[in-house]
Amino acid sequence: MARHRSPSRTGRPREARVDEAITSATRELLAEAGHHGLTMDAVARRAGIGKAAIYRRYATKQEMVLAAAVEGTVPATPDTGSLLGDLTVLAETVVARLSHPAASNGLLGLLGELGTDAALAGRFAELLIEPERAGDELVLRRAVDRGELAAMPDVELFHAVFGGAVLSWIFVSRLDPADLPARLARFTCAALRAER
Amino acid sequence: MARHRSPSRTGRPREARVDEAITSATRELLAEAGHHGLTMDAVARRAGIGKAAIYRRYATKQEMVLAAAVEGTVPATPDTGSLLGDLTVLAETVVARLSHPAASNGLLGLLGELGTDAALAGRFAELLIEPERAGDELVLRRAVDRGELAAMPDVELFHAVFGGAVLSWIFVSRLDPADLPARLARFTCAALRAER
Amino acid sequence: MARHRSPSRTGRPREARVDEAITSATRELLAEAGHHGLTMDAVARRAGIGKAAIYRRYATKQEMVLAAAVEGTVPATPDTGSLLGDLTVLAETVVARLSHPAASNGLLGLLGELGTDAALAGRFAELLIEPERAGDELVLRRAVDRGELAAMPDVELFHAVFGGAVLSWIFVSRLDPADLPARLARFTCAALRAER
Amino acid sequence: MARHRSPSRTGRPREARVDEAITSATRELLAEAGHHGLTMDAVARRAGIGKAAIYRRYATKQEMVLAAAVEGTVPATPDTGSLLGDLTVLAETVVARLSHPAASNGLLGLLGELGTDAALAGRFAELLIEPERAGDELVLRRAVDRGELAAMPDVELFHAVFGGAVLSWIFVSRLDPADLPARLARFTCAALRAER
DNA sequence: CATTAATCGAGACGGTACGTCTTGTCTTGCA
DNA sequence: TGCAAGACAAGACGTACCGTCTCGATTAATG
Repeated sequence: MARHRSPSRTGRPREARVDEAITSATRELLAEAGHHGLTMDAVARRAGIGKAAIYRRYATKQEMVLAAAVEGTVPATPDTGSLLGDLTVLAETVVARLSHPAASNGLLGLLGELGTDAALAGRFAELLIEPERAGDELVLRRAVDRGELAAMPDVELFHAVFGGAVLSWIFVSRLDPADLPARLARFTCAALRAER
Repeated sequence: MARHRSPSRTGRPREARVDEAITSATRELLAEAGHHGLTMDAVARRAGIGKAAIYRRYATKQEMVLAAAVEGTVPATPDTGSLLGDLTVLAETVVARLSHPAASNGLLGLLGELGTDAALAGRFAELLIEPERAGDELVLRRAVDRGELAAMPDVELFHAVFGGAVLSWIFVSRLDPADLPARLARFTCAALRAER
Repeated sequence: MARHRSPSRTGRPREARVDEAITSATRELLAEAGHHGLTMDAVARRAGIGKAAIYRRYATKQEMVLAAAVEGTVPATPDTGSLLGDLTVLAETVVARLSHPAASNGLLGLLGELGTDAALAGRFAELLIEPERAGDELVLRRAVDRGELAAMPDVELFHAVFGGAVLSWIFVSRLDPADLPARLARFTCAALRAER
Repeated sequence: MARHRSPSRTGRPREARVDEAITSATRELLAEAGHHGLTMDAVARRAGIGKAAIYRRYATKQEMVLAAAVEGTVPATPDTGSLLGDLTVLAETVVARLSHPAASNGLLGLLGELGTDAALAGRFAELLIEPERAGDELVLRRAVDRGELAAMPDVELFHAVFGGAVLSWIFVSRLDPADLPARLARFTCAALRAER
């Protein structure tokens, strides 16, 4: 994560303990009290640090949330041997990620700011969208290589459909995501195969 | 829209002019300055009313945004004669709706609060999700009746995929939605037809 | 009391019940909650009337308080046969008046506004100061006629000393006024007699 | 002046500049616009500070006014060599103090709240009444020592008479205080001498 | 070892939004 | 017209939050 100001070489070095405390406190507060309960003072108090220590690392609250709730949350999807299997695992991963209160509250809180903060939107794309898209591409490329798909599908559309469906299911419709992965994987798999 | 306190029968009746002014000012400010620039004082000033007139109608800022940016924005989808046609029109409608700055800024701002405000989530479902789902069901029912689909598909999943894809495309990936309706309609249509 | 707008001759006549209810409610609220708890809405609610009925009678809150807490509270001082006796009775009267919570809270609340509201100051003088001064003059004149005083003293100074002492004793120093009348009467009587 | 929350030992210390700015702005606004024009926002704006800086120091608006308009306004009375001289100077001092618009508007505004706010009344007594009473006692003691008075008079009554007379003259009767000091000193001196 | 420079916790700072309250006016329907 | 009820515009109240700054005390690396 790009820092507000990168640490200088001279003087007292930054304490890793503080980095960790900020991230933990942010996650805890997001999980407990949501976007509304996440104040910089509360983070500092919970982390047992001063506010300056936060702003030395992150220029804004959004950057801090980004680092705590979004950064590094996209794992690689393992090769299960079939497209349907891969998609099921992928869906399970996305569901698991968005089901965690800290991640979801952080993510949704950020979404509302993206529209009026281009810099934030860029960082957001870099940390979340790009890794996700790359993972999706890998999964689809494997299916093509296996011969399950005739041609490389529209990755961007696939990403929007797949991620968007989970987002909508959990946050907009607020339904139980228990059997969503299986259903979504089957639905999407059918669409991909049908594309000539 | 359910009010903060429902107007009593006696005394001076509420002025429709004020309702209208609040809604207009909210939409304008959302469009111009986004979620961040939408302050209650600004709404009151722009609407030429007092803040009490707002709080007499809406218990919270979120309720006000809900009424101004979400309520009554879901139109019926006309029958184009084919599933693909219907889905294209439906996608165009959703895209048009989410492309309007007032609606999108309002909607995204609300999304972040839904996780920790059950009452708001209920109102949100009632005003947005339910009408959308009902419209989706109608479109799919027509396709079944036409014989385009063998059985009634999973409406909930369809709604999540369709709406979620647009949401993700526009707000998460932040891509140009120009040719999204056609691509999304074709993709979804294929999946629905493939379902046994 | 001069009204905000004098009642017109035509139409429905004003109800005396309403006048009485306003005055009573004002006095009760002043006594119970002081100047701070006296709001126009509270008076209207307690009196079981509409706010318009109050503003039809009094142009401002201050006028209402003036009418309820100040007007007509200055009784004549009976002739006890001696200056000391008269002064004692006069002091007892003033103490009694200022000891009533409604009157005192009303009076003190008004005092704070007099400095920046000339119209109110005029009404205040007319309703309270003038009657008091006239009463004082009568008492002193009687003492001159009796031969207790050689010449007519400075009535204005006497009024300020006498009323001000009680005011200061009760509200500024916040002492028990039980034996104030006797002490004040003796002190003032001595001063008046000593004046050559 | 006892603060809302006393400053802690750690952290950034409070700035004296801010204390001074609050007091000055309060005095200026009281003088210019009276009790009614003294709003917390106006004080903050005029002082060039945030409202939080005020509430960090004073729990309520009244406390702030107390500190700005009352605290430390009671000077010692110099020894003129005679009781009449001392009393004249004392009266002049009181008149001068109450003639200043900031002090008078602040003081009168507070008087109205004393009846229903015991804590405020206590602070008021501590900051204004006690110093005044102590000053009065000194003046009277000097007169006894000089032999002008046979015995120590009733200080409490004297204080009520002397201060109350000025209060009543200026604020209740609203008369010109130009020759009040001389008249009041002569009147009170006579009474004190006459006491056996 | 002594100096230097950035770190740390704590909390004050200016600015600003929040949701509530109050004042004096206005607008209903009923009497 | 008067009346009870209550909506209206304006704006102050006291609280909370953000991002910056200032204090005294630490803590490495450098001279």
